[in-house]
Amino acid sequence: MLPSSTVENYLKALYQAESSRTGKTLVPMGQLATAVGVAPGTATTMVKALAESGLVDYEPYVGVRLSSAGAKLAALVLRRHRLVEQFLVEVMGMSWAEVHEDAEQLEHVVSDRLVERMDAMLGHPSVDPHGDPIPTADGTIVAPDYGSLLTCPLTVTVTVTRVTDQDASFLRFLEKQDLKPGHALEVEARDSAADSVQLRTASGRQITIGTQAASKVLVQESS
Amino acid sequence: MLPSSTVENYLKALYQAESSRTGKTLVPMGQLATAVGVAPGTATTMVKALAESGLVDYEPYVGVRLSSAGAKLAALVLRRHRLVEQFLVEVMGMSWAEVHEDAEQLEHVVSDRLVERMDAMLGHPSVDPHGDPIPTADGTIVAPDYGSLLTCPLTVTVTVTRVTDQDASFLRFLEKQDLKPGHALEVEARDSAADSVQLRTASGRQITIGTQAASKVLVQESS
DNA sequence: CTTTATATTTTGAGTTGTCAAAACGAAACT
DNA sequence: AGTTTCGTTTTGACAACTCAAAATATAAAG
Ligand SMILES: [Mn+2]
Ligand SMILES: [Mn+2]
Ligand SMILES: [Mn+2]
Ligand SMILES: [Mn+2]
Repeated sequence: MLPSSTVENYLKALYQAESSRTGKTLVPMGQLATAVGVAPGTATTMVKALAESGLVDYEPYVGVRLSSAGAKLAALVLRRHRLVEQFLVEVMGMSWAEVHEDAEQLEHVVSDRLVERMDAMLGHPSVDPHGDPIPTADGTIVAPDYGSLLTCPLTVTVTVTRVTDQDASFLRFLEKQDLKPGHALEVEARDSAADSVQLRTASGRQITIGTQAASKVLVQESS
Repeated sequence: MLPSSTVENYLKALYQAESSRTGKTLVPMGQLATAVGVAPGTATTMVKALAESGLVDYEPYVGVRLSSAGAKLAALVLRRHRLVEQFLVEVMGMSWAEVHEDAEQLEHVVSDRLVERMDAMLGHPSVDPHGDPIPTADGTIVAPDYGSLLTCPLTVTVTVTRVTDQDASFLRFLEKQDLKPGHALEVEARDSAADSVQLRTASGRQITIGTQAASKVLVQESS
């Protein structure tokens, strides 16, 4: 039985929750419920069904984790989502700020045929417009472990590699400030009292953003 | 409330059932149920709900017909379906024989934004790869009323304009025989005893097909 | 005008996914 | 330990969609 859109959404949310988590701790129910956008009790019910199908491991009152079968399925959903986003930007000329919602629906219906065609047309990209890594067709994912504007070294040129937030207005803001993946900049200073980070772009412009925002912009030291 | 995929499928099936029907007779339940692929009782239940929502007019034991609101919605589903098919063929390079299944899913999730972008990218096509007319964004549809290989004049050059069957193997057959929309040919003879129609393509090749098949190939006299 | 055949509707039940609110377990405070 | 707090699970209910099979209406045939 092929997974429903609902099941795919739970697995994908779980995959992403596990990724943004230190160690191999289980994901607590509440977090999963929030991520999926559902009441806590609903998540419990669903997770029990997923455990029954062997897609997750579930420990009552502790949390839940993807099984290897579940992880593979989740990676394939993520592959579809990200290839669709890359396609919508590169081929359809849509903005990186507005493709997420479309991909959120399309990820459940694009056929393997269509996905592989998009992949080929795009030249087998390794990342999507937000820098998120695109899993391969067999469910393998290579996710370099970048630092953020909060953790990278100061006064050193870095390149934006990934943005871990899909909020359209945030993405539009980054675009306007030349902070899309690929752009170079350096972190001039951090002020924990002011809760801010001061940046200077390649063009010399200076920008100050909050630490919450800074933590969502991942970078790599320019080589 | 936006219509579910299920509702969209019922409306679309009804629209198509009405089109292939002489006069403004109501569509009988059984036919709708078959078209949607559901048990008769299921169709009855659904149609009552649709009537409640004002999308159809329902006369028990007689049949059902789209209201103007229902017809408009159906036309928009058809627009999405057909634009997607055209897109998959023209942009993605897929075969006209295999796009229907993909479109059947995509028609329910492509956003207005995406649809209009595809439409623009395709140069606002008036028909899809099968010659089916593409409704405009306001739900208007212009469907010229073509004859078929069964009804067109004999020994006169005609051009294929439309194929009213989505079966992949039938479409592959037509393609191999140069009977895709746009190709010219003439009907040499019809043999009602043999239940067959004899054609000659522009390249001079002679083909004999059954009347069932012939009725599904619509043509226009070449001007 | 009856009887029979056919199409349609009703009924009863099941599946999937959801919520609100009550019950409960584990952990944190006093 | 006793108690409050917080997250989690259970319970009861509901919405959307579906089927099989019984009941019924309509149409056709005798
Ligand atoms: Mn996304
Ligand atoms: Mn992305
Ligand atoms: Mn089609
Ligand atoms: Mn078509």
